[in-house]
Amino acid sequence: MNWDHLEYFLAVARAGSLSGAAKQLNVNHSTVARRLEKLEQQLGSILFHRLSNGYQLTEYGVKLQQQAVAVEDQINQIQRVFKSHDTELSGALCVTKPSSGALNLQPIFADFLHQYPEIELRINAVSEFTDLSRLEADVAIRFVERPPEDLVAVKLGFMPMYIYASRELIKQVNSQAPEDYPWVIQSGPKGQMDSEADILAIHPDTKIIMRTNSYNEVYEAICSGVGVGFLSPLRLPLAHTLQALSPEKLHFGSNIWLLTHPDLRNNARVKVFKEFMISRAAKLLVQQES
Amino acid sequence: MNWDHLEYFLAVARAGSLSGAAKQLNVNHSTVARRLEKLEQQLGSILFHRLSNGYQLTEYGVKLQQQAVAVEDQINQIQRVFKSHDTELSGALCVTKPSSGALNLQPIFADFLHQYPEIELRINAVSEFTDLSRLEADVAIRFVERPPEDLVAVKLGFMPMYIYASRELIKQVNSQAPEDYPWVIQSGPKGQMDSEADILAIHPDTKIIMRTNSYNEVYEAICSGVGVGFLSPLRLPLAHTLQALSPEKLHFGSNIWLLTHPDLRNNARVKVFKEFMISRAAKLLVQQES
DNA sequence: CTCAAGCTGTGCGTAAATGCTAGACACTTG
DNA sequence: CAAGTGTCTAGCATTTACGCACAGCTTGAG
Repeated sequence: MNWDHLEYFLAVARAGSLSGAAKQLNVNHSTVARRLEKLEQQLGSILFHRLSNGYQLTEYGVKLQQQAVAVEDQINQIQRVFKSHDTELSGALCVTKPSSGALNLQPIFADFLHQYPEIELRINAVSEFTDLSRLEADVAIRFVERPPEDLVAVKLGFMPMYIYASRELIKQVNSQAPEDYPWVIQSGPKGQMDSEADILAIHPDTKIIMRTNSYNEVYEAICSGVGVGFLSPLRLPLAHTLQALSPEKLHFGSNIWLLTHPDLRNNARVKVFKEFMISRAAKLLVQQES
Repeated sequence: MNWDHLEYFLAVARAGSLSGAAKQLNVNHSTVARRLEKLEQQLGSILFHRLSNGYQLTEYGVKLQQQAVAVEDQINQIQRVFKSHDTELSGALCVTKPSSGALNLQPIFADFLHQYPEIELRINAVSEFTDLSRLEADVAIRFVERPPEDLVAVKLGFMPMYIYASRELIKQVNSQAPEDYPWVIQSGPKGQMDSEADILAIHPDTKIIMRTNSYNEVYEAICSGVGVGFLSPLRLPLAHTLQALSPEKLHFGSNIWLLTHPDLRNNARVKVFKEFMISRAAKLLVQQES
């Protein structure tokens, strides 16, 4: 039995299709099909129903998935353990951060790269939370209230979100009360950065006229006078045509956490990156309890 | 990271050499060397010291072995689980039994094959205990006092061992007392079937003039008048030139156990083989408490 | 209904992994 | 000291697996 086949099986089980799995594995879909065929032959069981809308796990497939996940966990652990022994201050360092443009960390990254010229940063800006235990990233920067307990967490700071509107819109509406304006909201897939609930809790009859997954869209919409919405002054510079409403209301915003997997604590690149971020975050970010 | 590489790594760690591992894996030793190289490269650590007398685990190698064994256990479990779903009464069934020829099961095997003509028996007669959890065999028949607790055990019977000598030798020595004779002993590698301690406990000054790993050698030595030794009447027929001494002393001998892994309990071939062996053992073997 | 997009299955040329053989080296044995 | 055994390394032939391109099929939008 080929141990690799389990990895391919898991990818198909998760993706629900051959081509989806192939994309994840960076191979051709025909390779996935061939390996899956062999695995079924070796185990003597059909693992997937070949439906018109994709591959669906059979009864046996579900059983195998449970066990294959256990194997995968073990292998991920192996990789983490060996990665933690890595003392090289050169090579790749994978960082994941929210795709929301509310926080601009590039100035810090630039200085970091200057100080460690042999390290190659790979910034993965995604809206989903990447799985650190699966080594999808070495370091994660996330906007959450409380960090998950199984990860090593350092609070970099607090990202305040102010309510902005264009000066032109303010003149037009002639009010400083946010509830008098139409809203532009960034709503993430997992409720991440989802300020909608917060807003409605305070002003139940707030009129939300636009939802988007992109911070940039929010920014541009507000600049264009579509409505009001949350923007972060940490993403400099904000256009001068914008003006903040009720800037004293700082209970909107997120803690900024830097997360690493415990097993990677001793990895040299992770270590220096973490220390660098902490030292620089103190200067750049507003330190404030949420 | 290639999951297969772990299997190769484990084989080298266990065998202590490339060629030994290659033999276990049924591949060329150069393949093992190449895959090991890649694994070390991927993990960024040297896993073995290349010594003149073979491959020895480094500090990192030891760590990896512990984790790789966990992976292997998981994969073995997967294979067992799927094998247990096998309802086919055709194909291979691997049975391991002691290489000692003291117990002749071929008559039972012959009838079994006659009743299930589609099943192909693979009899592995070895002196070592094969590992059922690693699927080295589906069924094991062993001579032990008590079966291991993690396996499903059925006692097939008791194999009595009598002390025999050639009639010629008895005439020559002119005694019915075994301690008056030189002894021929079968001594296994793990103390298995090792009657030496038993004999010396009763007659400390017993003169052992020959040790051999093979029951056949014992048999032939006794036939040739070399000395006395234990023979089993279950291995028919014994030559007429032999005669038993003190046949009443039945405290020598072993229980005969049929062992299967719990996960394979539902495998159809294992099931019918087990039932067949139980029914036939009752007729063939002497049922007696040890 | 038509068309486009996406997914799966298949055949073929290429690339990678494997097996084989020979040679170098260390250690054991006579 | 020489012969013998077992081991690893290197180069080459072969087999195997892979990626690619195309065709058939389904789904969903216009």
